Amino acid sequence: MKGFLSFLILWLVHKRNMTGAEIALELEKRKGRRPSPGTIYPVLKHLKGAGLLSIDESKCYSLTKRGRKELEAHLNTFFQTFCDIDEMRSCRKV
Amino acid sequence: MKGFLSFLILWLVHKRNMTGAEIALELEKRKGRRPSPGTIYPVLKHLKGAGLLSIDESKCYSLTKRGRKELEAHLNTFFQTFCDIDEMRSCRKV
DNA sequence: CTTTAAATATCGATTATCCGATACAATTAC
DNA sequence: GTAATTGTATCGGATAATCGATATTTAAAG
Repeated sequence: MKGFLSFLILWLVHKRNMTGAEIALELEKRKGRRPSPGTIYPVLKHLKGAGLLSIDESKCYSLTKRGRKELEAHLNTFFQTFCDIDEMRSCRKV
Repeated sequence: MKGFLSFLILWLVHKRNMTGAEIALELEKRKGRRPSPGTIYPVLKHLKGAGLLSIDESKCYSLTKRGRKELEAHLNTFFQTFCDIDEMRSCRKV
């Protein structure tokens, strides 16, 4: 299950181009806790280094073409891994 | 995103009591690759040590009461983290 | 302009996830 | 009942995810 943080970050940036701080805020909204700078910036650096994210002058990240491809692949494995996600959801609703 | 493998294993065992080998097979079905023994058994040991799983004479794992509580908590954070899962799904269907 | 505050970045340490190799145990096949 | 296979387990090493501390850069306030 390694690579899930990267996957989620790709997804967030896909929805809207964001700065590191905005990504951290969004992760806080979702996970209940703001990731520390030591979590977020190294991942962003790695993703940029891997050619999946690009960054503009105002430090705003966006997906590259490779990033979009990678996100697509991650989405496929995600839904295959959690193939019974509806069952998981209804289980929770009890 | 640490703890996702444990979460998935709790979910699988919740659906059906299983041995380590069965869990490995199910993970292969979902993720496309069978986890190596060096992945699966340490996690199982940890989960057992944390009182989330119990194991019977025939090495079949089942959830403890604490394991069920833990699974429930994980389910909640999972669906909060992936709150836009339907959007993710439809994005993939293009 | 300087001070303050916020965002970006790096560092060292810890835990989770992962592999392949090896070892040991239990089951199945002859 | 031994031999081969399968399942269980541990080990060492790698990478990802995480923190908190610190440092640096950038932006805002005064």
